[in-house]
Amino acid sequence: MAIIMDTSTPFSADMKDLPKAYEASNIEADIYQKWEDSGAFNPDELLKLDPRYKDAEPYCIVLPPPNRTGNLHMGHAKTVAIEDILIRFHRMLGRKTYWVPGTDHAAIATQVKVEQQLIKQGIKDPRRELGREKFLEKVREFAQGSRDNIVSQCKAMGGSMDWKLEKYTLDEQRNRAVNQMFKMMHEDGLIERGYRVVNWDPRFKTTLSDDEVLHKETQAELITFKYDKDFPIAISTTRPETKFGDTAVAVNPDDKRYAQYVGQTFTANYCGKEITVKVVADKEVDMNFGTGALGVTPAHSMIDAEIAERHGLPMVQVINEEGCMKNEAGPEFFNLTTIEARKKAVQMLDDNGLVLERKDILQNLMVAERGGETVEQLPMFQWFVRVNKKFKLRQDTLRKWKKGDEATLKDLMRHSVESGQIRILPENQVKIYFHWVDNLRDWCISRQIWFGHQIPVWYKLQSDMYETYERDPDSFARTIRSLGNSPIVALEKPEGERWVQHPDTLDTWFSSGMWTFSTLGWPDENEWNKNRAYHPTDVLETGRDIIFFWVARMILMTTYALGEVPFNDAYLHGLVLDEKGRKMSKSLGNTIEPLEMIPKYGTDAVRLSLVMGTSPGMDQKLSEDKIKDFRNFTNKLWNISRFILQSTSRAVISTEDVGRLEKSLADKWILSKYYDVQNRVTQLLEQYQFSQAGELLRDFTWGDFADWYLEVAKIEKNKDAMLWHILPRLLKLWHPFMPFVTEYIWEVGKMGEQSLIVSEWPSGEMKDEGLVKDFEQVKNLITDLRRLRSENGVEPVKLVDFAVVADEASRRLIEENMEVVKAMSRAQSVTLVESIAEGWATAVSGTMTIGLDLAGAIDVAAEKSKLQKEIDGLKPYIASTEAKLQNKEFTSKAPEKVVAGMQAKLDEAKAKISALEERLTSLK
RNA sequence: GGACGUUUAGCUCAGUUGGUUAGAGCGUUCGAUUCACAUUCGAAAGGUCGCAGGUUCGAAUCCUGCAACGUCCACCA
Repeated sequence: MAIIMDTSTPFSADMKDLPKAYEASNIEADIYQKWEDSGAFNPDELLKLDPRYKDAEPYCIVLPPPNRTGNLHMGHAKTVAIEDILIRFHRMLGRKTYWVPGTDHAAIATQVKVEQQLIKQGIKDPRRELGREKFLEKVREFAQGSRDNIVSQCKAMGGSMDWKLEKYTLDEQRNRAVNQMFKMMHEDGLIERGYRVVNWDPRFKTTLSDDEVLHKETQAELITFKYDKDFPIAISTTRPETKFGDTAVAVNPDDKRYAQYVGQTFTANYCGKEITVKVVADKEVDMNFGTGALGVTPAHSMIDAEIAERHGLPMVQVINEEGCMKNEAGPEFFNLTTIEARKKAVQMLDDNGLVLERKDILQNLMVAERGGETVEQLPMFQWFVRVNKKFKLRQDTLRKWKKGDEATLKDLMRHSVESGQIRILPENQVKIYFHWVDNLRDWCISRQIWFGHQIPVWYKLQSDMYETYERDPDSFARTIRSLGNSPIVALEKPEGERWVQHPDTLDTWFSSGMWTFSTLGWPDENEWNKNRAYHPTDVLETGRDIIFFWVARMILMTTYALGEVPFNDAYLHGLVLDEKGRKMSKSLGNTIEPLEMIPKYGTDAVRLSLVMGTSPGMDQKLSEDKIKDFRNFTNKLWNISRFILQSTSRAVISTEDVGRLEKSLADKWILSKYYDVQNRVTQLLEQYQFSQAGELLRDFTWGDFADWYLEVAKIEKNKDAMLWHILPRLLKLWHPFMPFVTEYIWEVGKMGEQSLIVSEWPSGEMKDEGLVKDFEQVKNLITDLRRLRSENGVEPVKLVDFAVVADEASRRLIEENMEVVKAMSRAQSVTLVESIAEGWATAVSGTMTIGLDLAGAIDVAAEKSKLQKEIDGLKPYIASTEAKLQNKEFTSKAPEKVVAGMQAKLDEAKAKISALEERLTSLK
């Protein structure tokens, strides 16, 4: 038998010194450094560490690039924890793992943050005062600082990604990818410049996509009025200041009240300004709301713009980019803010007796996701990705379309998931995804902020205009926005005079949408070819709150550019909330900071607290207490290992050899349990059931292994081979969850030539259910003996005498395990008898009756009532089970296994009740 | 307005395709400290599985309705 026993204990000197409590903060940085230096994080250097990675199948995850807006919060920590589990698990399974790290410039979020900081520092209008280049310098400086924080925090979390391969959504290579994508989409007619109503943030002077606008419920006044006294129809609005831009009144085609006016055009004097209004019939109008007539303002409402398009109505813009009234609202209103104009208009209408009704309603106000300012809808020239336009595919796509076939971007997004080429987990997110895709409108991708990829479009300027540009780039930016379609445009930077790049930048999601393949080198041929095998990536793991922003747009970009999906699985985890279930936020002051928790409780504890006690896709509540509980477990694992390292000699023993070893019942039991847990954990990890896998492991480690087997080992002795068979394997199973403590123990115990991180995931089987049952019976007996002591107030340390009445099989079992039973129940003697002597306390344990010698100090009345209570508790169960078993419908329809199991339980209960009754009568 | 989710022990949550008397951790109560670990060990108490119907031999689990809470989406001007 090939057991290598090391009796010289070469490291016993170190072992004696192992501290009683595991001190995470002393070792984590060193361990991480060792991993990093070893090359284990790098997919190519893995081959040098172990030949088994040579022709290994790739396994790739891209890290959702954290925004360079500051520090990582618990949500990021959760992302790193889960992805690191996946990566470490697959690395140990022998996959060539590539975890692509990087950060996101997060255009608007970062710029807003820096702008606010500068304002706090006393710079009133930072953009204007600093100018584009100086301002951008400040943003870049901040972004760099954030990046450094992010990297060190990912490392602190134990993330095993290779930072030498770090990418950035705003670096040069990503810029080439962005430009290439823009050019392709432009050529295919999918990107176009158009004059449309967009979401406009008047404070930061930029457009926003639909997803960057939130709806906040607000109190508003709905007023019902007529434009002037001659106008025949009354309408309702909460925004009278926009009504200068009305070009129609829309009514439902079935509305008889207004049928006579449909088709007519009226001129009205609205608050001193002449407006021309046509009455149109449109089925979108709700007859039952307000007066049933809707004032149509095409320039300041996307919905009205759609109505206007259907009826060929003109667009009159009355609010400008500052959020103030334009000349078109008349001289009296010119330059008023919208709020001032609203008040004034209501006043004027009131003065002229035109208001029919005023009432307060709740309304959804559009506000910016970042900054929280009111968002206006304004018409302007912007760039759009057209999601509903058919285009000719550049390659075979999604195993459905051939090169040259026609499809829309929406078709691609839908088919990716519908065909099962992307599996979205948990499944309930699929519906949400489809709903979003089906309702998606053209995506406005141009932003007027400065931090981001500049739109890759160049204009040839006339000399006078070029002078303006040189003198004042900002004013040029405004000019270019108001220009119609500019005459000379290039999609790559031309050589030559007076070519100027478009001053606008791209929506940040345009670049992050390409993250899975731009990070792998696309469109640079060499690098992309080298990394081709990693795409589609295996799994995209991220918070469920960014499915629209990011997940969906990655699907759009990738299927378009490559004809394949960006990832096979999308696993969306829930949000990390505070202990009351509220979102963690700085303003509420309820955040739990990873960087405070890690030094206090250790990274492993933080990781466990983010993974355990959760289920896929569900939000979780986190508290410091929870982290503390897992710190305790970390320490438990440490002490289990410390005990084994200090009290045994190292042994290396294979699964085959341990099978041939001479073993006690407890040995066979723990092996059978271990292998079962090992294989179930493997399966659960493959199914993304991290919590269940972890809990199974914890129950085994703390319960079966520590509380039972190690205690048995102290009694039965000579367990070196057994313990050294199980412990290293157990550390391996734990490694993805708690990499630091496991690697440290592995190292201290010299458990392998290589680090745990690149060790092989354990496999093999060993099952013996019969033996497991036998040991469970012994366990139950011990527990029952302990309970008998405890119930009778006998101190745990006091040695006592027990007696057991048992059948033949149980007697043999007890005799064979007598040492264990005695030691673990703190017994001086355990005697097998025909009946329990008078004056002893008794209880029934399964089919056995057990007795405890109280030296006559037994309270007979209490004993009797205890027995009676137990009998009474059992009776209804027996009655109902008997009834079930007599029911032919049940016995004929239920599976045999269920019926047999029930019968066995019933027999057991009957045996127990007769034992109890016997004891009761003997007490009389 | 639409969609999704949650409701199981005091708290946080498990509960696989319906199947034997519903589980865990924390907390609580009682007891224990030289012998790996008090960041520990032993023992116990605690639940008519949100409510009302239905399907079934059998429901925490499937169906219908209702309620409470939460999240997302949406143009009631």
